[in-house]
Amino acid sequence: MTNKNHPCANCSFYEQSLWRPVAGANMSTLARNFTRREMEAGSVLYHQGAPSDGVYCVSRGLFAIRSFGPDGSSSLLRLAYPGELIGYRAFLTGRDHRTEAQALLPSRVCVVAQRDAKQVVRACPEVLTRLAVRCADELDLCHDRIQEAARSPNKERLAQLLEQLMAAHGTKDGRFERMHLPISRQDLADILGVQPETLSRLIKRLQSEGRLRTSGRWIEMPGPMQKHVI
Amino acid sequence: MTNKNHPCANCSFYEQSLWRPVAGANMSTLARNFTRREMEAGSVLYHQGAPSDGVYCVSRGLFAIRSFGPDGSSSLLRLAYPGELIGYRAFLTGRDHRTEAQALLPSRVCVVAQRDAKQVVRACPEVLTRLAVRCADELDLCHDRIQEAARSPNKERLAQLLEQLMAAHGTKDGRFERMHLPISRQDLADILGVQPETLSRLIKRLQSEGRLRTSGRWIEMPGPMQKHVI
DNA sequence: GGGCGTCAGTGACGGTCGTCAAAACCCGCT
DNA sequence: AGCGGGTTTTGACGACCGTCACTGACGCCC
Repeated sequence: MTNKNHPCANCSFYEQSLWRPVAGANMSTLARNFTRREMEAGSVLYHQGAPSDGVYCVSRGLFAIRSFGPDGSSSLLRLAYPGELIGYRAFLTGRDHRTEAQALLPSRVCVVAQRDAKQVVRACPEVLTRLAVRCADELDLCHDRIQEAARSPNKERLAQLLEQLMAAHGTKDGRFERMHLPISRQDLADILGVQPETLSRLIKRLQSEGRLRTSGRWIEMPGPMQKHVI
Repeated sequence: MTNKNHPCANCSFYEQSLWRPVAGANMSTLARNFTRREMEAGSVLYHQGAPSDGVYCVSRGLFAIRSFGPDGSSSLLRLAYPGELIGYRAFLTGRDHRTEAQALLPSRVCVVAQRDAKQVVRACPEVLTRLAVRCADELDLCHDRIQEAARSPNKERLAQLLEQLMAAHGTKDGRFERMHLPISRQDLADILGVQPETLSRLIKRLQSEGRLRTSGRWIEMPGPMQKHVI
């Protein structure tokens, strides 16, 4: 039994959303008004240092979750695809955002929780459980990333990253267009933790091994697509 | 108003524990029996792959939270000091442990929640909030580590790591004995993500710069102590 | 004491990466 | 077409790190 009043009810990602198991809950206790929000590519949903303004569910598009160091350098911590939740860290802790969420494509988000976390937990503890589990999931991904960073060389990590990006945004023949998914060389380098010059050399090395082809804005890779993990 | 029946009630770390704000809760709904558990140095509280057996609060000693890759290589993900919670990830998600918790010193833990997470959230939602916040905190630390790994060179990270370890276990004059905090060279190298030989050279380089002295099993560092972050 | 295994340190070598600088490229504009 | 600003690529150099091999220190057992 789903709740037709919820903005996610018509999303194809509704099944993954926060709300499926709590369809009968009194929504008004969780957010003043459930709104969708359309975002242009490049616009920012919430900034680093801003106070929590709610939990969002990505229903269309793609978001980059970034963090900026005191010296202005940025790290791309993860990508948020449709069906994923963002903004829950600040919501759970009641502290300011430590990351910024920038739309990489024209995107749409649903506001799934807006009121104070303490009100939410009273009104619907199951929602808090879901948020906590999602937080634990992201922790797992971070642990994986820390481990992999110490082990596999950057060349392999680049190959995996490109496979993942193409699995999400490549066409059926395994071609991945950077301009349609506006990730710059700098962004790719950030993800891998290397400099853009090094990234250029990594790509070249993969090309020379026949594991990757580039033609203009396209990157082509052979092999099967994989599930996304950043 | 504190609950004198709780095993943490007599710990000096009680104030930091999960239980202070919910002292009036009906404890029996959260765990069958609140027990302390004494651990020898080197023994393992929970193994990777084991099902969740509860949430623990470290009340004495020190734990290493490790993860093992499929090839047997290990990463030291973090250290858990007295007052910190461990085991909550498996508890929150209901899935198996992805890490193992090994006592590095003779240690004592309090079992702070043992029943199914769904029962806990019904009995005392505030506890779930605390666990979720703690999970978000660890996520922050992981993000910091990912960012720092990409930025600062290993030499600086080693200097910071030694400062942190000495802040926790060094004597007042800034001497840090490895044998009293049984962290091998391999462990230190794991934390930094380098090989033991490289670690040896890093230490040597810090020595040559006058930023560190070693005499036998001791490592001595000048400068002020810092708060622990792994 | 002698042998043995484990761990820590040292040296040599090659590969990788960061940094700087310059060239090449892309794109919008006039 | 020509120009200017940004991004990407390439080259050269040095620093850093992983790997392998070897040595030395230490503890343990016979």
